Amino acid sequence: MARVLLIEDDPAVRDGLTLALKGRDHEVEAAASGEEGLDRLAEFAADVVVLDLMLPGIDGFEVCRRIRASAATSIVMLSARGDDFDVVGGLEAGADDYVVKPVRPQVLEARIRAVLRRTESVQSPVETYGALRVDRASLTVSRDGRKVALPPMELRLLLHLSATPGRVFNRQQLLESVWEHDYLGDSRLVDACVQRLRAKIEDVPAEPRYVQTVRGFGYRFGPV
Amino acid sequence: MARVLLIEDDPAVRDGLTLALKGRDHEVEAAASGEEGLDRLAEFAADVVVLDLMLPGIDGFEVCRRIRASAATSIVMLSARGDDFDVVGGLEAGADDYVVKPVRPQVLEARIRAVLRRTESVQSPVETYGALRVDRASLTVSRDGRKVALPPMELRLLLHLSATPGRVFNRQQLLESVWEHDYLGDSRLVDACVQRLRAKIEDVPAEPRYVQTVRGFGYRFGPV
DNA sequence: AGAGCTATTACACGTTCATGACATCGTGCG
DNA sequence: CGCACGATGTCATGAACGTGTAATAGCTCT
Repeated sequence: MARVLLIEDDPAVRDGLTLALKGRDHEVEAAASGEEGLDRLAEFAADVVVLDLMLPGIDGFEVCRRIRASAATSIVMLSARGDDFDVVGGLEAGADDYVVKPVRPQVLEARIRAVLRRTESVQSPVETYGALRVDRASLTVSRDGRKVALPPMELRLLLHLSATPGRVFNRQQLLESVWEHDYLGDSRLVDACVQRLRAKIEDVPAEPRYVQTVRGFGYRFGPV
Repeated sequence: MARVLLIEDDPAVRDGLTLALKGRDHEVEAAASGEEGLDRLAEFAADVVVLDLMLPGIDGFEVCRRIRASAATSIVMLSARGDDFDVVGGLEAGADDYVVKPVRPQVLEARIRAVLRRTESVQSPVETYGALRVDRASLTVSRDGRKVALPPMELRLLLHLSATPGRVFNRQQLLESVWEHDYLGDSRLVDACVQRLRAKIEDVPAEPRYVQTVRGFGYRFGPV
């Protein structure tokens, strides 16, 4: 259902929630500290971060601020303390919701869903094509939840093709709109870029699912 | 009336709806799982997908997303659950309508018609000639709802002829505009290409319905 | 029946694309 | 400043596929 990054230092709570969330069909990654959590986030395209406040090293508020600074990921805070000060502080640091421990997994999951429901309707420029996700705001691409680093040209090519799935572009059109080349002339440049892109986003580059060849015409994103 | 792909794992519901829709003059294909549905869609050019949410394997939401990623096909979701979350989630996943089970076939059909009516006005450069459908954006051709793979020259020929149905082109004109040959000279090249094209798109190639011979002049697409 | 067209099929050549190696360019870092 | 690295463009190779040609059969109209 959703990709959850759980940052929690207490192994018992961490493992318990991980299991419970996985049991409800979420994809879960766990981290034991703020540093580790931020590292994970660099390659795990989480939909939501569940963030304990009491952490060794940099604390939850700081982690929250750093995530907010760099990503649009939703954040659900988790804390043993439920007084107003913490709640307000947490929400002001940029959290989307605040849950007081101990928490029943069902409740946490409902909160996660609610948060996602709320944010999904707002932040739109994220397109999901099967296992491939293209975020046009942060310019990140992930495949099966793993962020894929794409060099500039490959990214531009993907953005351009995926903007109108199904439509076929010939090499000339791509050279003009993606490369902004104006010279006409035969070039295998587009081919090479397509190959490199496929190597990164396709499961079986020889049988591409996303970037398909239309022999004699060009390339197309999407349908068979 | 319309081509419907029904993805539903419950055999009773599946067969019931299939029969009912066929009885109302729709062409129906049924699939018992999300995977099967997506497979079918690769070769069955459905106008609308009726999609159960509770499926074995990949669930309805995911199927919906994948279809949306690759095709412009309309989607009507079908679910036993009608709470807000499901409805909102379904519509956000890209469904065009959401129907709660149990549903009377008449109602489902009315929904299908409404969805098609809505999307038909939007949809793009897709031309339908009888059982033949030509999509000029994705460069795909389907016949009786089956996608037909056409080699470049045959596709170009078909695109050119079908662009102005009824108009007769002689071989010289076709050589120039489709083949971009500038040399004049007698050639049976066009004939050969026409034959190959007919073999793929005509029901009875000997009595062509789409690509017609005009003896002494050339060829013409479509009606007499 | 015969001339003039068109259909049909087979095959070899040519084109197109995938793939990987290589050259070049630019950038950041020591 | 020079080095290292990643990104980008170019090229050579090989395989797959499509296409043009030609030869033959079939049809249609006079």
